Amino acid sequence: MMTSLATLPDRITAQTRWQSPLGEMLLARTPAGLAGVWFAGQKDHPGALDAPEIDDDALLRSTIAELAAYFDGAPVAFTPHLDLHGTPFQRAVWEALLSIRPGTTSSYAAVARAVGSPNAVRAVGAAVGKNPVSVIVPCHRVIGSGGALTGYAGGLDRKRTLLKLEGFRIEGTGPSTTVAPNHALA
Amino acid sequence: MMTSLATLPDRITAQTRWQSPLGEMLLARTPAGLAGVWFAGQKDHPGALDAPEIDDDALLRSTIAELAAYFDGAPVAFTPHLDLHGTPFQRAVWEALLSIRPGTTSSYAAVARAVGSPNAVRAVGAAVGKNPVSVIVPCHRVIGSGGALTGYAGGLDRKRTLLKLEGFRIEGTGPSTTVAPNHALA
DNA sequence: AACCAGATGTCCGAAAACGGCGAGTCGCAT
DNA sequence: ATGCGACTCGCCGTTTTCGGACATCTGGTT
Repeated sequence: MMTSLATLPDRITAQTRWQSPLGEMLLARTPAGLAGVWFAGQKDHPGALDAPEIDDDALLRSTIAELAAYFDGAPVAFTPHLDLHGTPFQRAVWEALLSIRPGTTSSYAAVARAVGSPNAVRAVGAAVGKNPVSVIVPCHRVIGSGGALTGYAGGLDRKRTLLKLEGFRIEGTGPSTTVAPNHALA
Repeated sequence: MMTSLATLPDRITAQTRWQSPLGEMLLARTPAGLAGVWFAGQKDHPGALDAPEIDDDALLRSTIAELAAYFDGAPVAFTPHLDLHGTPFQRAVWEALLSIRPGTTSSYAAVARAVGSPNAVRAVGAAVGKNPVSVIVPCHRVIGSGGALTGYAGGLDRKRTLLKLEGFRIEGTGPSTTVAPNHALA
């Protein structure tokens, strides 16, 4: 039996770990660019990656630097080139996510409209859930149309924290409600 | 017209019957060694054997003793010398079966590889099905690659029972699935 | 010499199950 | 009347499962 991680490219050339304020993160790259960023224990975490652990890779180090600044609350625009592997639909969704600016949120329905499949709402949910590059591809900025958090591969707690970090005020503790400044992606 | 049972040697010198927990068994020998062990009513059962019924043959008696111990759940290594008659291919298959240890299973594909004909999967199935020495040549330890029981000359029920006896837990009732500890014959 | 059957295994396509949703309905409490 | 909440059902890409069609090899039969 094979569980195929389609969101993983064939050849990872370097990986490294970094202790973020939200727990250990694993970063991986290919020759083409940044391919993965995962929180420890998150859903679809690749686990033991068959690749050398390299701590001085330029791309990975700059990524970590930017992540560190982001977690410090600085207004960061992530610069690493991304190498995203997935189905055409997934890639379309992930690229749509990239246009949700910090401090704003979007909804699964809005993303669905953005990728040209207004009714593929749940499919968008599934695709968002398989985002291989946490934080940088801001899947945490997608919330339910009603304002509910609704889910996060790394756990709702982390999603809440990330959104707070971007200036949102969260109310409630479960899949609760967020008071958003403005919703991007009309 | 004669149907020749190639798996039977020309001269049986002694035969005897024994009541096993799984029904009556027929044992037969030649001057060279143990030549046949069949369950009552199994496929290819020789029926009325043209040989004297001898109840005090040393080889047959020791075989029965070992069988009895085996059915009692004891860890038995069968000692009788075997006199197997068949085509070269069949003999190769039967000898391969002998290296499948109790408590383990193998697949038809694995046996095919073991005898050097990786693609002769169905041929192996046919050969296994003509094993003249039930239980001792452990043809019951060969199951489908997918874990299905797939067949037994003595009936699937007996195969299930034998495997349970060796510590397997069987699930389902038809050609069902067996949860194997470890698969021999990589 | 040709043919067929068999205690398989692999591949491919179809079908069904599964989600990080959303809109609409219906009941209930204000 | 209004409003919130629980519930149902449709939506759609992905994944998993299931079933049928072949490939493949030997032994027995014609």
